[in-house]
Amino acid sequence: MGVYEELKGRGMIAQLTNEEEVKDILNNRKVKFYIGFDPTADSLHVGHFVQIMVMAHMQRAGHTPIALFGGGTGMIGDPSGKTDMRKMLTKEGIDHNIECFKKQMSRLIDFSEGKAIMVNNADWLLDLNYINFIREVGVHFTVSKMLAAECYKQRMERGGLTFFEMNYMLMQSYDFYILNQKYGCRLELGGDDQWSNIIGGVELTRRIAAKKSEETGTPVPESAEVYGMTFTLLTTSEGKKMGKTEKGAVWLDPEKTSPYEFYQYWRNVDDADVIRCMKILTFVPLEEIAEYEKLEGSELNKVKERLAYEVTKLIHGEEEAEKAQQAAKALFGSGNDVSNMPSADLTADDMQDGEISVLDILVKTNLCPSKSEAKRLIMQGGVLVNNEKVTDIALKLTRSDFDKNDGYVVIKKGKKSFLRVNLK
RNA sequence: GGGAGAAUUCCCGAGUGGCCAAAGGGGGCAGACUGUAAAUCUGUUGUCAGUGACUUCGGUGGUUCGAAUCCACCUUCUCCCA
Repeated sequence: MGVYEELKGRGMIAQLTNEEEVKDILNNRKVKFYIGFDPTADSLHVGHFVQIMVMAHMQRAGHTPIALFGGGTGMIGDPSGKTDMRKMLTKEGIDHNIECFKKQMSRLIDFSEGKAIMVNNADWLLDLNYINFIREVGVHFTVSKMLAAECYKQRMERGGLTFFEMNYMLMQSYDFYILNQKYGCRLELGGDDQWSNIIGGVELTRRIAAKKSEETGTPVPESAEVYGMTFTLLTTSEGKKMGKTEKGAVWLDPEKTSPYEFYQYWRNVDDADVIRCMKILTFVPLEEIAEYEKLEGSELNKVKERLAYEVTKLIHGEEEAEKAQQAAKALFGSGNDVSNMPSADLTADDMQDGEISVLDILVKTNLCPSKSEAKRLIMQGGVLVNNEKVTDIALKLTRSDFDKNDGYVVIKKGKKSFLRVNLK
């Protein structure tokens, strides 16, 4: 089975510029392809995960990924899929973000010599000469055509599309052209929201090549035959973007989203979404997934467990995945192993007169943002200390409450948030 | 360049002098039910030393016993005309 079928089978492919041609080069040749990443934050999140998986699949199939960081385009902000204009970033911020991205990607992509390429489009965009750019690139774009693109249309209707943002498409298209020239890159990949930007790049590259061949009288080289492909966005069965929680995005950075939280996010996906996630976000072979697909009802919990484990393993490594799984089993199952449970430390300074109220613990450990909320929670019966429901909002714990239990208590908030609170 | 309007709590959105910590919806959180799912039902949703006090309706001043609400200036955004 070729990598094309693999991706297709996993339901990752959304649109293609030329299906037959792309299929051919994916399965029968080695190409360089590129995916762009906007360095808008200092960590990748689940939304990027799909792209990374595609890169990994492609790399395993022998193709060469070019990870393009939008150091230059990041200074504009892509209007695609956004209803408001993105805020602009400083150059330093962007550089820092790029460093973070690199680190995280290296886990799944082999960036050793010749295996993959990393580029920053700031290298060629920042020094562009406006007049030249308009003459070389601008002439190939029609405003009416651009406005027909859904992303611009929406912004138009809301009245906020600036000329500034419209340039985004030109710049991204130019990226592809440059990569084609410099590295012989022949395929641009991206999320489905990038479709219009991608065809922009494909058309630009083709047109410039056609113009050149016309001028010089030489045939269009094969290297200028370029294609685009998009992947399905990772959405829930209800069409919402996945990877967003109320606390914000689910990050790949363990500092921002702990491996345990990360694991739990996948453990808790909707029944309807498990199989799709499994296909897109893991390397579990399709035949195996086909078996899982037969399961129904509560049986799906097995699939969710596998999904959570596999995905956590990919991002945080086997050890962390194991720990997260153990912790989850201890909390939700019958196990008593508290060693891997998320924990927080309190010190004697947090105690007053040798005791501390449950309220204070909840706030200090960030289980609750405020005391009012902590009170509400207790009044509604949502707090358990060492598995006993707290009924008194003024309940205090003394040092001996910790000492008699090896120096910790387990605080449970609702059904899914647990914390082992250690007293130091 | 000229004119008109808008800014409210996590989001949308009501409120046009006291009854406003501010309707309603969404979202969130918790409880029940369950499978760590979904759906449904119930409660809750500014903060704190909680029969009360304090902070919040774009910003700064002002009028008033009293301002989200009235006035002035400023900021930002939108719409219409060029």
